Amino acid sequence: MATLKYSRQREAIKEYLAKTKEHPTADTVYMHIREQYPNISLGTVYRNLNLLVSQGEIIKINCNDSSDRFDGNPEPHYHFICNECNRVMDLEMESIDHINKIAGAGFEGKIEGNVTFFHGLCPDCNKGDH
Amino acid sequence: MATLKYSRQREAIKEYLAKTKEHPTADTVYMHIREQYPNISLGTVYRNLNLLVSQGEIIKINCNDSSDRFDGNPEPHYHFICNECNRVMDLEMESIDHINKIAGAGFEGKIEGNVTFFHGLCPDCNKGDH
DNA sequence: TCAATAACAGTAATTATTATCATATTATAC
DNA sequence: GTATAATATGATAATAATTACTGTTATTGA
Repeated sequence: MATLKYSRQREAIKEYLAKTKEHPTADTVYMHIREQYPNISLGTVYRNLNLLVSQGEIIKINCNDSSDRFDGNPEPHYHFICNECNRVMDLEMESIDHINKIAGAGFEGKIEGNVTFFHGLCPDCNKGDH
Repeated sequence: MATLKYSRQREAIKEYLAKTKEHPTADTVYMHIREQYPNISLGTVYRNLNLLVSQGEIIKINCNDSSDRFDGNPEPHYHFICNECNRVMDLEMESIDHINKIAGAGFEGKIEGNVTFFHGLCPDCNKGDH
């Protein structure tokens, strides 16, 4: 497979994702990187995001939202999405991988994993702050 | 709010979803209903699917697939998607709602629910049948 | 039977994402 | 350092899923 060549744009995207806790969409990434590289194209952002996902350096999250979001932390962890403000947050919680065993009981196929996210009210919306 | 009026098309969609175990996409529903109503429009299918979802008569499932799928069974239950053939199946398993409590421990907001689906190899693909 | 209104079919518009392509950058060999 | 080859880029076009619009048709309740 073709060797990966360095690019400032890809580096900037990776750095931005490493810093933020926002779980931004491709479009949000685009708007931020444009501050540093005003000519960057949205296609370049998409291409690099997908590249980084396939390299395992970042992850793509799909919370039934209209567009995919990206997370610079590739370590397995869980996400929460606020029903009110739609913010996506990381959850610090113990693993729930035991649910794979529950799902596998009585299933003829093979359970290899699960995709789970939680929803409700984020700390701010729960307090009534918006 | 406007009163709902009967429509044969909506009824046909509901019946089709009640019968099938396929978890079809809007387009698949469209193709099936066209056998009975050749002039039905895709927009009508989408409008009615969303209507039925908002009435709680069917549910919409999003498995990170390119398009949403629909399930005629609105009772809460879990889904499995095959990594190989992409088929979506119902899982008969006990509730895993206790994971909400696990997620809520140490979280300042309020967990109201979770969206979970499992993936792996379906019974057929697991056996090597394709 | 008729008037009011929701639903329809057909089509255009929108949104997110991917593909194309000529040019610019990066890596490598001399 | 310069030439060569290959990947990455920016600009734009294309695609795919879904939603919005509009004039016509079907359903409802009087």
